[in-house]
Order: sequence, then C-alpha cells, then structure tokens
Amino acid sequence: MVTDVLKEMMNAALSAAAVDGAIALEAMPPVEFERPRKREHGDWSTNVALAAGRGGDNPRAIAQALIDRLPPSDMVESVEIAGPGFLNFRLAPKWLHDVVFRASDPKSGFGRTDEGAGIKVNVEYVSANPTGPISVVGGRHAAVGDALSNLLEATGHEVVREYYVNDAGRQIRLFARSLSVRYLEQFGVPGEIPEDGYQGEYVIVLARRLAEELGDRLVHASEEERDATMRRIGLERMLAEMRATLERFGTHHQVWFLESSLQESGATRSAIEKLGAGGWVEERDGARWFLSSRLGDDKDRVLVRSSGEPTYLASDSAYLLDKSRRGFDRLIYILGAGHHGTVPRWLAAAEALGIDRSRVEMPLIQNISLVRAGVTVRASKRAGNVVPLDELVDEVGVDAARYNFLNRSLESPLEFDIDLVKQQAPENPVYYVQYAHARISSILKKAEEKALRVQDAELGMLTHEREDSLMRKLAAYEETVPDAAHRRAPQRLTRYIEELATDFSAFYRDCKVVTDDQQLSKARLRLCLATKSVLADGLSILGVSAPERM
RNA sequence: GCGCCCGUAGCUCAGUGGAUUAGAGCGUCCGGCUACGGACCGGAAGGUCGGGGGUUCGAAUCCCUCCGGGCGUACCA
Repeated sequence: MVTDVLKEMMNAALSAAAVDGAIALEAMPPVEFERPRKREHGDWSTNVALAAGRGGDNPRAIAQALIDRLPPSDMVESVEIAGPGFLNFRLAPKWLHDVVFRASDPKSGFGRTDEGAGIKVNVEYVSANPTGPISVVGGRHAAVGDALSNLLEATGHEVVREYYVNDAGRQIRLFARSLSVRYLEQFGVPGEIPEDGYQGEYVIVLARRLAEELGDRLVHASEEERDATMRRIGLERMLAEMRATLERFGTHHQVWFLESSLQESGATRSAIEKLGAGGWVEERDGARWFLSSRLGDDKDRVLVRSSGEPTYLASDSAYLLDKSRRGFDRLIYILGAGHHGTVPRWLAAAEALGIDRSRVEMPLIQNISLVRAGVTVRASKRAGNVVPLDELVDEVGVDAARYNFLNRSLESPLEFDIDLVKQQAPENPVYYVQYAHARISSILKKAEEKALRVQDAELGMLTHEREDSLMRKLAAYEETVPDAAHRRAPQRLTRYIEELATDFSAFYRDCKVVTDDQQLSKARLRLCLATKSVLADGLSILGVSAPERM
C-alpha cells in the first residue's frame, strides 16, 4: 500500500532531522497519512509536523525541515506545506497505474493484507435459541457476522464461524412443554401454554405435523416421556429449519455447538470446579455464586441454582474454556443489544478461567424496527409476532436484505423500511451498485466481440478527470478493507462500494470506452476491468451477488 | 436510581482513536438522452452536528452536565 511507503519515507526524514538537530524530538511522533477532503490538498496528507511541534516549535518550520530530508521516490510528485503545517503529498501517475494493474489482476491480492496471518479467530453469531424460526434480527446478526468474518479473512485471519445452540436450559424446556400442549390439542385434549411459554403459530404448525407423523401414541404416554420426545424432535426440526434459513441467506456456520454437549461431557461441571479452585465461587442461600463483582461486574452471579441446575453462565464458562482449548487467539461474540448486561460477567468469567479478557470481544448489535406502509412493526418472540427472516427474504430478496443490514453501523438502531428496500429501482443503492457491475460486464462483452485486448493497455492514456477520480477511488479500496476489518465496521465497505459505483457511472457517462481509438479503448477497458473486480470483490465480502446482467 | 446504545439536512443514516470549507442515499427544485445497458449524468436548495459548560492553536469527534428516545438492571440470557 502507498501509505506504507509514505510512512517509511516520513520516518526516515524524521530520524534524519532528529539526528542533525534540525528539530528537537522528545519522542518520535506517530506518522499517520490521511486523504484530504479537497483535491487541492493533494493525494495524501500528514499532520506529523503539527504533532512534532507540540513542544512549541513552529510547525511550518518543522514541516520544511522534513521536506528537505525526504528520501527521493518515483511515487511522489510533490510535497507542499499547507495551513498550520500540514504536509500535502501529490503522487505521481505511476501510483495509480500500479493500482489499476493490480486491481484488475485477480492474482495480485489487491485489497488483501496478511496482518492477520497466524491469528485464529472464532466468530460466533446469531446463536438464537432453537425455539423458533430465525427472525429478521437474526438476519442482521447473520449478515454482520458473515461480513465481519469475510473481512477478517480478507486481512489474513483464520476464521471459524460458529453457532452456539442453547439446547439445555429453561427455554428449550418451555418450548417442549408448549409443543406438547399443542400436540395434545390435536387430539382434543385441552391444555394451557405455560406462562412464558411459546405462543407462536409455528408451534401449532409443527405440532400438527408431529401429530400426523407420530399419531396419538404420545397422548397416553407419561407427561415426562411426551415432553422429552417433543424436546428431542422439536429441537431437531427447529435446527434444521434455522440452518436452512441461514443457508438460504447465504451464511454458513462451520460449527454448530450444542450447549447440552458441555453438560454431557462434564465440561460444565469441571468449569464450575475450576472457578471454585480459583476461589471465585461461594455458596449462598443454597446456590453457588460466581464472585464476578471482584472482576468488574456490578454484582455476583449465580452459577448453580439452589435446585442444582446450572445457569447459562456455567455453560458459557465451559464454552469459553472449550474455545480457548481449540486454540483461538480471539473470541468474537456478536451479541444483541439486549445482552449488554451480561458482558461484564462473561469477561469476568474469562479472566477467572485464565483467559486474557482482551482476547474476548463482544460487539453489540442494536435492534431493528421494521416499517411497512409507514407503520412500525415491533417484534417479540414469546408473544409470537416475530417477523421471520424467511418472510423478509421472500419479500425483498437476499441481496437487498443483506445490503441494508450492512449499510449501517452495528451500534445504530436500524429502521428497515420494507417498501423502500423492496423497490427494484436505482433509488435503491443495492441495485445501483449491482447495475454498475452488470453494465461493465456488458461493455466487456462488447469489447470482446471487437477483439480488443486489455493486456497491453497503456494507462498513460487515462487523463480525463473522471478517469482520474475513478482510479483514486480504486486505490482507496486497499485502505477500506483493513479499516473496515479493524473497526468491525462493515458499513465502511458498503459505503465505499457505493462511492465506487458512483464514480464509475460518472466515468461511463463522460468517457466512451469502446471507440475507434484502439489505444484509448484498451486503457479504458483495463480500468473497467479493475472496477468490475473491485465491485465484485467488495460485494462478495458483503455476501451480496454481483450479477453479469440484470 | 444505576449501566449501555442512540440524538448530524425534510426522511433514513455515514463520519466520532481532534486537524484545512461537515457528507451520502432518498425526497424536493432546475438542467441534460438517436444511449458501449438512461435502472444514467450534472447542478441547486436544505444543517446553531440535541442544549449548556470545559480541555485545545483547533471539537460532530475528548471531559463534565442537562434534555429526549431505545435497551438492560432475575437463582432468564
């Protein structure tokens, strides 16, 4: 990346200036390059001189001293001092030509870095209770988790996508109970859904199917046996359904981890013991408490209820240990905003178990409100009025749904206007971007018919203002991907892709690609090819398709 | 009460590890098509960055405080 080259040059200048006493430095100021908003301010700008001038020296004088000591480079055309002491760099055309060549060559690794090489990351996301269909909220989680995983892979990390299934606690029991009641109803046996049970229509649908498949043989079974069967089959069916929903949505979890497996293997018990051995557990009122308040939590938390049943926290502790044993350097849990209260206890558990808490990361995704015909639809799983992800996908399609989930920062509540997202029109950014891609495909096809070859393109031909803007935007891809990965901010990539499509459209409008001028046509084709590759690559990181025609 | 998130253009939102004149999409208004896909392009109007204080040469960005909205505050997660 160019900024690496520029930083190196700047550091060399700083050292030189420090050595010959031109500037007094207590410590080397950090060199950061950023893109100026205004083109007149050059291609790249740094404020090192201002940072170095904190001691009171004149930043502009420092800036000049640094310029005088910059090593020569064929990348840099000129450097200017601006305003209070900014250094504005103008780069040589070679820089952009290099970008276009690399961007249009799939083997160049354009937009990829290896900063994550050797780092193993576990990304756990969605992990909704297996007691109902994946909801639209789950969809946002799926889109974000998948895009973040892709971003981490693009920056060289080894990623495992994981789904944790809470199949051992109270919720699954309530679900089984609710299913039993609905099953019995099929045979005219009245019953009542337990308080906090599952009222959703889908429970009735499933019960009806089970009634057909199993007949009435469970009607006369003991309640215990009936519930156990409902639990087993219900879980199996729900998991299959959830998996199908997620696959259809284009996300794939490599690992489906069952909470029950931790209890069966004794991992939960040994995690509790390990916490106890560390002196983090205390018996109180017949329950066993984890002393999380000593590790930054507001209060202590129950690990084992007085009934003897472990809480989720006990399983979660065992799960932390399990992940750690599997060799992950980083554990990312993508959680819903409603779980923020649990974060301190998880981090406390990690620390008590000897897992450095800085290795555990818990981004919180805010809620969604669905708007249809101007009316907000609120969701609640137990009341049964969730909007299933499948329903949303039926209505707006996978691409539009994903794109809109990835359009905003995670920590921002998202208003999802179904009518708006459904529009297959250029006003809808996802189609605007896809259209740009399809249009390039069409141009390339046309060029192929004319037997134009891009290999020997002379990029010096690209001097039009639109071409220049487009090349600069392509160059920005190399910073955008790692930046989005670092910040866990897929929306940065979404924005970028949109800007790229915009710059391409302007270029397309003003610069005819396939003309009688062979040299110019080849150069422009190469630029088209580069743009197409980057659009397709960015979209694939987001999990959105890049159609050849629409 | 306490904790977390949000408050930026009419609407939906970027930008928030300070830095040169605050952005996008939609909507509104004006202009441009015998087009390699017009599902487009160009331009305009529109903002005391929730209010107030502070730190700084410089704050949408950092600190304090207040207001408004959401969520959480269980031997549920």
